[in-house]
Amino acid sequence: MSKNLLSDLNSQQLQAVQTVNGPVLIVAGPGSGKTRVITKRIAFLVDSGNCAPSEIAAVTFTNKAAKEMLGRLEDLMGYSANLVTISTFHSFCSSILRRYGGHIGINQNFVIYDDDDQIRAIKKCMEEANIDPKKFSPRSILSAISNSKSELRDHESFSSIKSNYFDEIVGRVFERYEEMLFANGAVDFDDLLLKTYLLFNKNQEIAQIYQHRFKHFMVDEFQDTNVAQYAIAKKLSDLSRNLCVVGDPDQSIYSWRNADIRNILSFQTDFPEATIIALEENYRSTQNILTAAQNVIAKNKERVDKNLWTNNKKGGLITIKENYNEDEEAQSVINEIMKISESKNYSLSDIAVMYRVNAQSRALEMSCQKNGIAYQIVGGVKFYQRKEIKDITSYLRVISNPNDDVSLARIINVPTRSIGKRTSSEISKVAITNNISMFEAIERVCKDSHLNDFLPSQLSSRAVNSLTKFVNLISILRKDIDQETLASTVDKIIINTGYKEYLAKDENADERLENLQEYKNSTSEFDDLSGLEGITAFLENISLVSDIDGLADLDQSITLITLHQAKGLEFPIVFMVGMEEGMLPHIRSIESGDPTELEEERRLCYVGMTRAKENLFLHRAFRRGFRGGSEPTLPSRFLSDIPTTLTNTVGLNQVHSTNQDSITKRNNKKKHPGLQNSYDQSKNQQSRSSKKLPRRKTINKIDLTPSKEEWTYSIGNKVKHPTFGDGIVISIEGSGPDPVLTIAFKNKHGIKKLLASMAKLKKL
DNA sequence: AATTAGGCATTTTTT
DNA sequence: ATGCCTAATT
Repeated sequence: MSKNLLSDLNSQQLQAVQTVNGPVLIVAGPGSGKTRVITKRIAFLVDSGNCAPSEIAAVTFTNKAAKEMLGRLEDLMGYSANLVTISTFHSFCSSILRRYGGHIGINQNFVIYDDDDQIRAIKKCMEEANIDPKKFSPRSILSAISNSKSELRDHESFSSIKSNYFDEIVGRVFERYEEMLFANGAVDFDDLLLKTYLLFNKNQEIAQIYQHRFKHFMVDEFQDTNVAQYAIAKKLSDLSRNLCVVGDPDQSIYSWRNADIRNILSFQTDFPEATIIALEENYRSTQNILTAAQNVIAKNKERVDKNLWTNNKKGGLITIKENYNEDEEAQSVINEIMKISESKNYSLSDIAVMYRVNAQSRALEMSCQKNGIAYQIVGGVKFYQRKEIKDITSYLRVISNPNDDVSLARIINVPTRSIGKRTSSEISKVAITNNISMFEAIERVCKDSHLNDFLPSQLSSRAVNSLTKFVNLISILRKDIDQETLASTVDKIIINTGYKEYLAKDENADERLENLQEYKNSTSEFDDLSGLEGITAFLENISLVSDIDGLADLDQSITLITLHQAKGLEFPIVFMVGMEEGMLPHIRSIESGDPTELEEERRLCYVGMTRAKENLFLHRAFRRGFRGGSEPTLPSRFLSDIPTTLTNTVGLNQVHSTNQDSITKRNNKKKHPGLQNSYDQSKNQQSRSSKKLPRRKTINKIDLTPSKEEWTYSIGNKVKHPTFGDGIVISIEGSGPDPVLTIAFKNKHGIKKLLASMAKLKKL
């Protein structure tokens, strides 16, 4: 056995690597060398003759994590690393269903519906079941269905539980939805897990194939698995009992996606003989950063305390930076980054800016562009979710399976070919009454139109004409797919459908065409597969690929990323922006009134902070853009949980602080009656910070705008509002600096009451 | 059928 | 502010 395999491990890591018999739970704090332990454990299993590489399976959360794991395993054991099954839970299950799904009636060439497809399908089901989408949002119904599936309950067991009216409705849609998926040869994300589980339970012999094949099963990010995933993992290790799970309850941030933190507890009950190992030495962060993060997470009630420590140096102070609004926040981040970059100690790829919601990236992107800083953005509008990409993908799906109604409905009139809503709903009706797919319905209508067998009187001959053309189009596209590469099939689609001309009308035509080019390029790795096979493989690939997987290690660009996506990554320098109440913790978790949701926000904050190796910057803004307008904010409660000895607060000049005080008071009364406590803390912190600060005159954009005191209004003033246009002040309520103005606007906007400080009014 | 205007909800995070 | 959907208009 190679000596260096075990030489650089601490005693806990060593134990984790060498405990290879029986169930193991590894609680791995951030930066504790988790990946190293997993890969070395695999290498050790092989090295010590415990099993062959092909008898080991390790599942991760993202493809990126899987790829990285494979890479590091290759470093340890060379080519044989490729014999280890390393993949995400979803693609692992997908390949099982591809092979054995037939046993439970799953089409071998099933497509995987993404979120968008699911919503479309749900809407269609609701339509058919006569359920008003205004009364019940398709989103919430889908989420109920997804919930149910994640807990291993199919529509039958869902319906069998007597419940409230909403569940009644969900049950009806659920049943129809399942039929639709089946008829379309499709499964959704949750099905990949649920059906795999059902397959194993119905067909023990298939379960046994995998139970025998995998002597060792490892699950990474165990805190983020759902009930279905855990059940599958348990099933697979029924025989071997060699289930090793690695996770950190403090980094559980996906409960909204049905991840169930109780899996960790279940594991301990299900496997009472399990060895439990805690990895507590942090190799990643400076002492200051680790201590700060520890102080934040320590406030959670529902947790077991850990004893994290590090031998790293103390490091610099954590910078808390206050800014006026999100634009200045972004600019101050970029300024700092330019300073860092000039120092030459770091490259741009060492730097990440993290935020709670994707929308926050916009201000950052703009600042990057303005200052010529290259950036890499993860997420946002996801590549495979862009309209042009989804359109062409839907064509591919229809080519490979014309019975996929959801995909067909998407492209039947894109580009427009005179098949309107009316015509498609007639087709839909024909399809339902005859229990056939929409495509079959179209074919029959066209073929038999002269016989009048299937032609509903409502369908004009013109409509039939258009439909005939559509059927011909599809058959042209389907022809010869076995002889051509995927890229040429895509080309054929773009040309024959007139998609290019259709795009030309779009204002982002160039960008969209580029996207299609990129899409085409991405097909090349499937070139050696023929026709249908290639399409199926390609479609599966794009369904299971996430944006973070494409995150490259580009040397010349910073990374913009959400806190969720940042899990598992690390950067020498981390900026967290939007450290405000309502942003982090997110308003939804505050308003839900559910303390566990706030605890999850805290964990999210913890995850973000512990991504940083050397320097951590926490930015907040006094005002935050919200639905067009801009609203005052309170500092995040998490900021006040960091000991001030670890931080250096950089505030704004006095003008802004005063501004903020009055804003804060009003805001506190108005919007956050339940937050007295954190408000007090934040106020203390703020007065502390403003005392420390020298009064400095900075000339910036904000100082140029008149202060509120100068904005006195009287009746008859003419004003201009950015959206309502010109108007006249007709009454003023309340005295003092911030009255409520009643303004009569021109045109149809009429009379509005506006708070002087909030409305972006210009005096004329 | 296609285009346009106006009304409405929306925004967490993603395999 | 933006985007999606519906209703009204061409």
